[in-house]
Amino acid sequence: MNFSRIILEWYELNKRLLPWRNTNEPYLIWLSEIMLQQTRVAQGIPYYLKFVEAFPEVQDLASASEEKVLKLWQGLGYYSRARNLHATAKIITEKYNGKFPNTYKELLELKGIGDYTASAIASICFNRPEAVVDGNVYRVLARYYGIDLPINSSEGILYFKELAKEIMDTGNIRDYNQGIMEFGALQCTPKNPDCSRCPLQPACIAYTHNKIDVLPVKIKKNKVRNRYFNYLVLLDENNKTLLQQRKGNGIWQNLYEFPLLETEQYIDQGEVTANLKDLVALEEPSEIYLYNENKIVHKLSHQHLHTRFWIITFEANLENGIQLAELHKYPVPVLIADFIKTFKI
DNA sequence: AAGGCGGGGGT
DNA sequence: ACCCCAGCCTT
Repeated sequence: MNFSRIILEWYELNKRLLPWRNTNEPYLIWLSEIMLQQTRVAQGIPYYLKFVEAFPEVQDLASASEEKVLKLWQGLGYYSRARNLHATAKIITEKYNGKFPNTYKELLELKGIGDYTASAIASICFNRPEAVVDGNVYRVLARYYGIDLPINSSEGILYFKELAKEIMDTGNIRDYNQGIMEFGALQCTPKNPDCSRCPLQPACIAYTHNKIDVLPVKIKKNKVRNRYFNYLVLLDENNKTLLQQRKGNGIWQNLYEFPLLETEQYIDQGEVTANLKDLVALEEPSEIYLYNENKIVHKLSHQHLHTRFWIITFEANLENGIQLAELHKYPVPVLIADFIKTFKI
């Protein structure tokens, strides 16, 4: 039996029932695909359900505020996905009359849709013969065919895409594409795959050559940057505080946070006080203290954020201040959300 | 071609 | 700690 036939049979027996598995509607498939980029299915599901409820159709998403979209996305990470999602919803609504284009090429033009997502939507929704190559597919193909070309090199990306095209089953592209990904997620797992009960085992090069644990090959370049964040949690006489929206490049674009003093190392209370005037145009707090006695190190893929929250009270009234009870309405990074959850005056 | 971009879960 | 996750965009 050939590769694609085995995948299809395995998929029929082992596929999970997922919220987007009972539809081919482009809006719903698109939404799920964007959410699942670099994200585990289990993490994405609750977000998918929230979005479908809040925005049943693409027009609902298009007419929402970016702030509302980001708020619903809060905690899922890679927030450019949410911003691009919103922008593309507007394009679909206004330029495409609410209907997604049905070719790989046109889909690829949309913001946040790259090679993988364009192929996924074109095949799943429109039965187009396009090959999907995600992290699962790289792993399955690298092992089954014994390919040690780095999956994240330019050469590797082209090679695996071509290979995927050659072996795909165009007769049932919908199930085949979802099947090979599901196979990678559940059977051909990154660590400790159970090869003893794998239907591809007899012809798997990695298995027969004992190279399961070295394939796929990936060039790694994980350098962690240490940053030191001092968040100024201002409190005025009416228990109002200040939030700012992050702008420009970098992490958490368009999300909110407390006024931030970033430094090269940990700093003490005196240094925080000295910077108050420049940062928030305020001086002489009536009280200032470090909120978190224990170290907070918020870890992103490439950054460790050594964070201190300073509580700073004033006998004054903050213009543009926000009541503490209103903080939960703003889209914030998990680091800030965790603080708000535990913060008691 | 390389780097940046989150957060969570598994080992 | 390190790796990976239904990747994409910018430089």
